[in-house]
Amino acid sequence: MTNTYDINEFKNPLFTVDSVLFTVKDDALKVLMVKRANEPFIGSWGLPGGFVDIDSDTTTDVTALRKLEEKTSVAPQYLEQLQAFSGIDRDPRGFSVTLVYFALIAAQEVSSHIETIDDVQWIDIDKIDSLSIAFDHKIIIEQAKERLQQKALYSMVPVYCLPEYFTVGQLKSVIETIIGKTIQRKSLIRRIESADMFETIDEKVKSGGRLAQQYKVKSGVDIVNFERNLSS
Amino acid sequence: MTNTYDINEFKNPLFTVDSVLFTVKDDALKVLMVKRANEPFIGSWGLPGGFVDIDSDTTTDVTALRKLEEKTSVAPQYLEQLQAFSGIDRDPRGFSVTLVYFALIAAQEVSSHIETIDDVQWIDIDKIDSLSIAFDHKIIIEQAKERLQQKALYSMVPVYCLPEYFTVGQLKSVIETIIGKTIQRKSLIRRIESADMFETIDEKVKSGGRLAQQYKVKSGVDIVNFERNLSS
DNA sequence: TTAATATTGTGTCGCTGTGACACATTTGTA
DNA sequence: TACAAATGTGTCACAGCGACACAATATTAA
Repeated sequence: MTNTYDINEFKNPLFTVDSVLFTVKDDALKVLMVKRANEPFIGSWGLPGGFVDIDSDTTTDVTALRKLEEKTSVAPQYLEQLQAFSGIDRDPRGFSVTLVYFALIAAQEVSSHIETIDDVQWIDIDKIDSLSIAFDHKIIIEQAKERLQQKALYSMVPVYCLPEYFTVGQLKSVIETIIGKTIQRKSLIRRIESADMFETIDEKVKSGGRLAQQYKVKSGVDIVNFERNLSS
Repeated sequence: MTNTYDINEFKNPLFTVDSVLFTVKDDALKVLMVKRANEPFIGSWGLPGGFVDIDSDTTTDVTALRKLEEKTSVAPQYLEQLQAFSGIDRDPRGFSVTLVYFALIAAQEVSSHIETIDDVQWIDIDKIDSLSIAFDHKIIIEQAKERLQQKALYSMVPVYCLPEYFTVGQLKSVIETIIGKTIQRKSLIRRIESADMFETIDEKVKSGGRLAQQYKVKSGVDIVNFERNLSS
């Protein structure tokens, strides 16, 4: 006997990594859901995720990205940790912990790939309630949505639901879809100009009316947090 | 062979729960640190925490509370998840994940108990840098501090560093210690009155000058988030 | 060619909440 | 009795968002 720690003294909980990948498509907030191929909850819709591969994943961030890329074939434009969900009851196999990530992507980046597969699908967030969802994923999605809505009020995260080049009108529309309220175009422009996070593109684009100024996110900048929330 | 999932297909990462318990004492922000009695990092200071007891802990919240109570003999007044930290390198025993909680308590609640033990100690947050700290706990503490500072700007969480009854002056002092800046007494009073989160106590208390109004948190209320940050 | 419509972009006023600061109030102390 | 120290109140300025009018520019229909 030594003073080294016995690694098997405690049974480890079941540990998984899941992601809530959002996008805005057809003026609705959507979540990427996967039809489960394994027990438990086989056949139900669940969040994309799985076990850490401790031989190749250097962090759980890598696990989340890997699992998302398996389903979408691309990396999300934004990824951050949401929260861990744990409990003795949430998985029939025993005490389990799932570390949940919260991700954003432009619909165009994945749509072509998704449409060829029928076990991966964008599901309208308002339709989640009426579906049979695996584990506690319904609650998880709800929490992720609330976090996204909060962030949309004081930051520019919603740009990551848009392609590289975007217009004020597109960003306004995405934000409004996320928070479920209309916002003032003027307020959004003020934020875009003060954030020092975007650069203007010379070439303008048609949009049903006057040509629209295009923007892109400056490379290497962090998300700016504003000191006030939008309200309306 | 069946279609049931083989629970041993993947090796599970090492999973622990740690907490960053803050308090404000002697006009300084302090963190509860524990002198490690086991390998690895035996003898170094580390965060209070440990493994989940999957036979008795119903969630990881319970694990965090249990571990904190082992060290302080009381439950913290505020507890929320901070973030999970993971990696192949952060623990010499292999890939590990620690789910970190962020907690607050009034110094008075624990001081008497702490002072009788020499392997548990309040450490000034500014002195952490110059100490030898286990694992990546130095980084974790830094992140927890940043979160606390942010929250102090738009919420009333700092009250959980105070005893049940407190004055505006005490709350002002605690907030200023946390964020490292002075704030306007007037702004704080406006927030206290508009938050509808506190009730006034009839009995006033002496404070070196005029008698001070006492407040307490209304029972059963949630933390209020304001729509603006304090700045100054 | 002209008018109607749609969308983008700008100018401006009001509102709210914070910062700043003066001043009154109340207690302890020299 | 005067002064210091802290609490509590009143008020003005400022920043940023909401609201809205209006100008600018492109498309479409008469």
